[in-house]
Amino acid sequence: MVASPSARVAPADDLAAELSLDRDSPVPLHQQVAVQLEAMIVAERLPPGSRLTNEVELADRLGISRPTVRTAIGYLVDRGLLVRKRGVGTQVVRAQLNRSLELTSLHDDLLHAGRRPTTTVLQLAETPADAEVAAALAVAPGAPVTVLRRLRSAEGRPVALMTNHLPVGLLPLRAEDLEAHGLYELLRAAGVRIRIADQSVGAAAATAAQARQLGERAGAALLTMTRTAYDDEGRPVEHGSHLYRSAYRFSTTLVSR
Amino acid sequence: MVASPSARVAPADDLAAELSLDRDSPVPLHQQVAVQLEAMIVAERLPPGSRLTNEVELADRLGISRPTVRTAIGYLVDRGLLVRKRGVGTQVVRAQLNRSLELTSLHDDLLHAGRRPTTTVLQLAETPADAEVAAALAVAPGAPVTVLRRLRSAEGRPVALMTNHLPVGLLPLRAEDLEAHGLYELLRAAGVRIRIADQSVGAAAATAAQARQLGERAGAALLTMTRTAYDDEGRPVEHGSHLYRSAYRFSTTLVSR
DNA sequence: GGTCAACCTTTGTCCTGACATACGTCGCCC
DNA sequence: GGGCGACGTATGTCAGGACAAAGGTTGACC
Repeated sequence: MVASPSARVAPADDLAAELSLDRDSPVPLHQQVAVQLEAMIVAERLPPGSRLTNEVELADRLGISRPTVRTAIGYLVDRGLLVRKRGVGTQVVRAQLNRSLELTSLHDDLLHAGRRPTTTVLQLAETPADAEVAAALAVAPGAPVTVLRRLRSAEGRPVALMTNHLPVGLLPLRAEDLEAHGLYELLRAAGVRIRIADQSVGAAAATAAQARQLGERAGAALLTMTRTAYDDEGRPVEHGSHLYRSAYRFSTTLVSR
Repeated sequence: MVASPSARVAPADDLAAELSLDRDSPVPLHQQVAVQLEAMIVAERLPPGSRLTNEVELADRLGISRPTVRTAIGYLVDRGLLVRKRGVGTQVVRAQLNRSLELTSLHDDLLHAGRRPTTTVLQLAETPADAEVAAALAVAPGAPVTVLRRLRSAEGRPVALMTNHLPVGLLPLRAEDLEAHGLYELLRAAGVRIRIADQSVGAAAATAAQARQLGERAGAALLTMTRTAYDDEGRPVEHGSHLYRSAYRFSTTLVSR
């Protein structure tokens, strides 16, 4: 292969030519444009600071209407990848950011980071809901809920101690599935679409029991996270209370509107 | 079979009648609709689970076009307040969530919670940037940056120890302003529009010095947060490294798409 | 009496077209 | 030579219409 001399700018002389659309696809045109643009941005095919072809011409060249182009671009603007300026144009944001997911799962995070997560199921049972769980899952106090306690490790070292509560009967949970897959993965596979989550992060000192399970010393600083996740319609799906060793950090990219 | 839990709540008899629009206002029509709908939702004038008037009729009754109604509703759907279902309608999400801001400032958080934040400026100077700060602010290592260290308290009790680095000359900072206002507030007032931030949260044990300033014991669990904020165009504006006492928690509402 | 197809409702997608408004630049005028 | 207004450019807002697809309901048929 020839060394890449053309790699430097002259970015997208012809942006439209690099986008391909399939009108017969079930995926909407604006989404096709958005995902391709996003790919070009993360690959720096569209480098930070570069300007996109203007909306009118882009629409023209792609054979689609301006509103369609606008919704595609608007989606990326909302996610902080692009900036629009009236009278100027649309540019790729300068910073290279985390681009971390809005709603993350520890299992996926570890996988994505190239580490190999393993899970030990410590408990999988039904118990009466205490006040906190009952409030979170919108059931009566004392009503039965599924409780799940897991120890998550990576490369054989403990990372997190996770306690989750779920409505009974939401999905059949088996320990063997939980040891091979993340909870959110199983939920998705069962057709549960998680859409919103309330999350709270804090710090706490490890109790003796917690320290033993996580391989820390009693009193060590731990990261605590509680999360209640809701589906499409706002029904509570899962309430979790997790403890992470302090080596682990939560990273997110926030966008304000 | 007994009535399902999805019992219909009586919807606003006439949603359109409760919305008022001002065509002469500089604020866009879709935004006028969105903020009024949002207000009705948080006030439970539109209770969780209730259905909105369908888009076509709503547009008709308001004397605006359907796309305008759709962008207003779409905004609220993106924020997790509403759910759309084809063939069914648009409903208010069932859960009452935190609705916390995407990008929060500790000062504003405390104010909003009805507490009275006070700030002591410990340091305000220029220093050469170390490697971490230089990378975050996109300046050369050793280049001068503004460094700012503050102790934030509420009701006289220390809450956080905050170290921030900013590009020199971004805005004139005076200790007296910093003791009366939050940093983000001052940035906004200086015309800096913060739009994106990369944030990472973890836990750590307090050093002796940190413990002394925060009124904790050495080794106490602290919440650590580092954040780099960017403006409109992705230029780094601020890099902060904060320590919070474990009584403080970060709460957010996450929405996935 | 139960099943399933037809139909209605409502959102999803996309189009064309128009005017408003902010930003940058260029050239005129002082 | 410098300030400033006119103009071009690109996004922002909005209208109105058309058809597609999905969910729910209803009614016919077996």
